[in-house]
This record gives sequence, structure tokens and C-alpha cells, in this order.
Amino acid sequence: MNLHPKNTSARTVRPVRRQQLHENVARQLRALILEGVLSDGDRIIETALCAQLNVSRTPLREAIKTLIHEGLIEHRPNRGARVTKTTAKEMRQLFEVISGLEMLAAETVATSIKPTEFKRLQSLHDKMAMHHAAGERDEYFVLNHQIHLKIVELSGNPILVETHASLMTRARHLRYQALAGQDRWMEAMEEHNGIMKAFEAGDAALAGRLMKQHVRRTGEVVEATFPGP
Amino acid sequence: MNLHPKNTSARTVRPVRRQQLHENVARQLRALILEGVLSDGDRIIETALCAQLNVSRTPLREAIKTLIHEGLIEHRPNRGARVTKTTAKEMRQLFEVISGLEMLAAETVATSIKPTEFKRLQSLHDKMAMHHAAGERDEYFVLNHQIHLKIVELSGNPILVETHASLMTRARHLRYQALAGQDRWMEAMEEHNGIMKAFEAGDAALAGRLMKQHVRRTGEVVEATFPGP
DNA sequence: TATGCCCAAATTGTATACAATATACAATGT
DNA sequence: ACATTGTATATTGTATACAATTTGGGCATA
Repeated sequence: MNLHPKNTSARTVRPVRRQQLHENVARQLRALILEGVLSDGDRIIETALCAQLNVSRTPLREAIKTLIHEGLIEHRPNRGARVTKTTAKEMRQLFEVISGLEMLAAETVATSIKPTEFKRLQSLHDKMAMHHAAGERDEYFVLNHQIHLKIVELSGNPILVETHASLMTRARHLRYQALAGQDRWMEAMEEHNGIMKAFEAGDAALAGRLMKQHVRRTGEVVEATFPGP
Repeated sequence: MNLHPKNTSARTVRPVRRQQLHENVARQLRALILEGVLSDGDRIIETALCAQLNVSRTPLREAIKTLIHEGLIEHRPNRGARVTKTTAKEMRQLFEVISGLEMLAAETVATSIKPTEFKRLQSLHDKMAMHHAAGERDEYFVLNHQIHLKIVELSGNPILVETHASLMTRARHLRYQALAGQDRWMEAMEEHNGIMKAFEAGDAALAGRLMKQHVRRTGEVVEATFPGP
């Protein structure tokens, strides 16, 4: 038998996901922050968390480092780590950068999307529209998020996907989605309609412009409704 | 006496830069990769590097983690770390993303740059033009890099600066600058002239478009002249 | 010769021990 | 009482020890 699975013809078998402890810890810690169990500015005491998670300090520290790079945690030498305090302004700046990335993605997608891909995207869009019409807020937001991710994915640029994902994690720090009111919800749905039409027409410039405006607007609304400084 | 130096009038005393070991190690390791001492695909054996750098494995592993997040190193569980092998295609994709970010920066700068800032930028530009005219390649490229960084900085968006910086590190993986020929050099200088004019005119759309094209073109040239796959 | 198995060496992953640093609080002097 | 200094404690940073995993080679077997 071949020791190197990659060289076999088997497409169906994929290497088992070899989890490292620190990855698990990072995921859990991330969840704790996103779910608000740990809130902004909270000090993270290594030994205390170690006891709770039942791991030693080494993997925890590695996980902390991961979240630092994701921007969820801040760290001062010899003074430990804290959950990043995000201000309204930073939130807008975050969306500003995301708007640049998604604009790029939208332009690429409008130029190069294949019929089957477009159909799949359209079906997501339709599903979202349904939830919107039905007033099902949570389901709407899940679909909305998926669509944005999908568009970035369709750009076919892994570096774009990765960069975008990292920033999105920070943006989801607060459940900002819940903050937007009815008006913005309507508006956003319209913007999505426009973007889909631009895709269909293959109008890259338009798709890019609309996407950028859409995300930027979202950021402005988030900034305006953001609690704290 | 006040325990908090920030509140004193003393502007002259600033807190000492408290270096952590792993930061030093990360810097050195980064340099080793960028300078080509460690080349693409090279395995990184922790104990061996530890001996060379005279540190224990813990800070080295932390430094490795940092470079992983920067994209300079890849890592497979239980199989150690390797210097990332960058393909020509990935290089173009990298510049693609950078073009999106710099476009955003250029648009913002064109809208909001202050006269004094513009003057400073213009002086950098002029200096670069001089080196260009004099055929001083290395000096030209240093200035060129500084100008791009400056424009991103002038956007006033720290998240943009940070994201951009991280991607630029990866882009500098190879001294791609040296690869571009005389033709591209001429062309790039012209593009920079156009961008500066757009800034002066306050034409955000134009500045953004020109910047995007400029960076994208750079990426294409890099892709074309890139060694390896 | 080729294949599969098993073991040993090398290497990475995790836990723990020790050192350096920061923080809180009591002691001291003014 | 107030500010300053000294000391104990808590916490982080680094080194080392131990466990788990991978890798490569020898050897038996067909």
C-alpha cells in the first residue's frame, strides 16, 4: 500500500483533519469572545483559562497568539492579554477596508462568473429575499453573510478570501447585524438586487461600485448604532 | 511625583521599547527568508535554528507562528514548518488584493489630503523622479516603496495600513523589483505622475482607478518575470 | 526484486519548572 | 496624611523535560 495518500487516485478520500490542541483552544476562545462571554477589555489570565479549558499554558498561549493576529485580542508584554476594545470608528474603518476587498471581488465576479455559479448565487439570493419578505431576520442575516462570502470566494483569489475572512471575524465581534433597523434592512435588500443585476449584465464597474457602497453603508450604520465610544 | 509619565509635561522621556525575545527572533527569521538565506520550501528544524539563534524552542515557535500568519511560512501538524513556496500566480493574486487596498487608499487621499501632506508626498515623488532620471535603480525602488506606504498611511485608516503592510511583506518575498525591465520602469514612472496629478486635482475616482491599474500592472509584470512554476 | 512490517532516530507537540516582570500593599519617613 | 520605597504575591516569559508522531531503513517474506 502506498504510504502517501496524495499520490493515489482516490479523490474521495481526504486526509483526516489533524487537529492540534491549540487550534481547538483558539476556536473555543474565539467563540467565547464572539458570544460575549468574554467582553471587551476583559483581562485574560492564562492559568485561570488553562484550568477551565483543561490544557496547559503552552497551547493556550499559542491560541492567544492566533487571536492577536486576528485582532480579537490585544497584548502588552508582561502585562497579559485583553479582549480588544473596538470603537465605533474602528468598526467603520474595518468596513471601509472590507468594502475595498469586496469591490474587487465583485468586479472580478461580474467579469468572469460562469452560468452555473451564477445560478447557485442567484438561488442563495432568492432564498435571502424570501426570508426578507417573511421578516425572518436571523435567517436573512445568515444568508446575507453566506452571499458575501460566496462572492469573495468566486473571485478565485485565495489570498483575497483569506484576508477578507480575517477582517470579517473582527467585524462580527459584535452582532452588529442585529443593530440595523428596518429602514436599513430594506435598503440593503435593494442594494443586493442591484448587485445581482450587475452580475447578470456582466457590468464589472457597476457591480464593484454598488458593492463598495453597500458595504460602506453597512459600516456607517454600524458605526452610528455602535455602543460605547 | 506623578507615577504616570504620560501626564507629566516631559516630552523628552519616552517609555523604553520593551522587546520580547520572540519579536527579535521573528524579525531575524523574517530577514533570513527575505534575504534568501532560507529559500522557498526549506524545512525549518526547530532545534537547529534554536542553536544558531541561541534561544530555546518556545520563543522560536512563537516567532514561527507570527511568520505563519504573515504567510512567509507554512506549517503542517507534526511535520514542521517550511518557507512558503510562492508561485507566479499567487504573486499576481497578491498584487491583485494589494491593488484593491491601494485603490481605496488613493481615493481617500485624493478626497482628503491636506496641503502640507501633499507637499510632503510631492517631494518624495520628485526625489523618486530624480533617481529615475539618473537611472539609480535601487534608490528609485526605495522611494517608490515609501510613496506607496505613505499613500496608504495618509488614508488615516490603521486597519488598512496594517492589512496592507502584511501583504506587502509577502510581496517582497522575492526582490521582484529587480525583475522589471526598462520599459516597465518608464511606464511605472508615468503612472505615478498621473496619480499625483489626480491627487492634486482632488479627483478620487481617477486617482483610485490609476492606482489600481498601476499596482495590477506591477503584479502582472512580476507574474510574467517570476522564476519557477 | 518488491512488499509489508517493525523498530529506532529525529522531530514536533505538550506540560511543567524556573526566571523575569508587574502589581498590590504594607512600611517608612517627611 | 501624603508620598515614596521596599517587599510579597501574582502573572507572564523562557527553558527544559517528557510524550506523541513522523520518517527512514533494515529485514523477513513472497
